[in-house]
Amino acid sequence: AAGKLRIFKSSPSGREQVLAVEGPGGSVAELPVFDGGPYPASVSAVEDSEVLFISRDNFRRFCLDHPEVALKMLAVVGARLRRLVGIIEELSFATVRQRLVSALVRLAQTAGTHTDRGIEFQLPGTHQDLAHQLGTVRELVSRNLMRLQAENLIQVDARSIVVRDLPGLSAILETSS
Amino acid sequence: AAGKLRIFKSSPSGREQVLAVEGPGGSVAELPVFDGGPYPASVSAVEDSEVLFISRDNFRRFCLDHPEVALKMLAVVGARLRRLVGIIEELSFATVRQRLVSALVRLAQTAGTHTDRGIEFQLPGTHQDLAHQLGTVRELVSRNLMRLQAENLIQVDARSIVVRDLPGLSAILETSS
DNA sequence: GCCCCCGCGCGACTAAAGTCACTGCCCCGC
DNA sequence: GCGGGGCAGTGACTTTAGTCGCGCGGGGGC
Repeated sequence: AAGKLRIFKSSPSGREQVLAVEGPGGSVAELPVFDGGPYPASVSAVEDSEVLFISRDNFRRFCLDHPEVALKMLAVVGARLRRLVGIIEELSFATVRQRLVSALVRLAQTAGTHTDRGIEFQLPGTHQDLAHQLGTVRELVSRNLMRLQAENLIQVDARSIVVRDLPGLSAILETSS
Repeated sequence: AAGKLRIFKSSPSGREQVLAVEGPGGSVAELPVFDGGPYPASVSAVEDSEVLFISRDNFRRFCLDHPEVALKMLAVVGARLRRLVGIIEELSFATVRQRLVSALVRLAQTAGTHTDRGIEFQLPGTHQDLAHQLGTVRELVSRNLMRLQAENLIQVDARSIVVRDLPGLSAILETSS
């Protein structure tokens, strides 16, 4: 209903991989409702949040009474499937550098404001958070940001990023090796 | 209805990542039916197969008439979600060696027969195929199989594998680094 | 105002992954 | 029997990822 939740998997050695971030209108922990199995991942609140609980029985009854809701639900989990496939694609085919660039481009497009120096936006969290989303470690995020800056593609100032050369950035996503 | 299909993502540079293998009773290409979007991945036949087609309209109508089918469908895509999360977990946290061992253990448990020398089974395809499932390349599969043999954990003979030390294998999955 | 903690930059290193090139083998068609 | 193609083993190498340790600096708590 309000706030922001982070769905993630964590490894015994303390690494984390973010699977999704859900805001108002999103849903978490639906899987056990669908198939009665265990929770596939963990959830934590990024901000103070307010969540609504629907029991397995109530949900199923409601779906049987209002079949169009079930169809809608299929579309919702379908979207989640797509995102997971995207994550898998990035993890198996893209380098950390490319994943980082991909995240930056996405941020620039969604949260960026055009200025005279380029597209400007703020990183949504610490480097550590970003590393978790990309499935890597803090140092690599830091290093790669510096490298991109050295290449004059972006300009970093604490958590604010200015994209100076969006086409140049996007080009990195194409390079096969 | 019959045969075996492979759902996978392929990269421009020729690498592949298998997302799922579906047999009789399974389904492929449901996502566009749910949300009207594009296909998230590719499918190819591993064996000669026979598939049934259900149109978007027919499926939706059928779900509205038989809401319990929609719920069943939710459970099916739920299972797929679980598998994808599992793949993501392995890709971000496990080494190639661990992923390989994990696959071997799974095969031993599902397709293995107990003999005096250990649990014996056949690899379902070429090393290349296995590499695609693990999200890596042929050479690493080959090398790691050899290494496991050198460590006396398994015995490799062409495509037949004998697991000599299942606990020893499983132990590899626990090591954090 | 002081201190402390956290986030970040960075260098040096290790280890894992992937690439390239080559060899040999086995099976199949002819 | 001969030749060719696909699959597997392997060595040498490069690149990328991840680890460890340290120093710096800013902001918040006291």
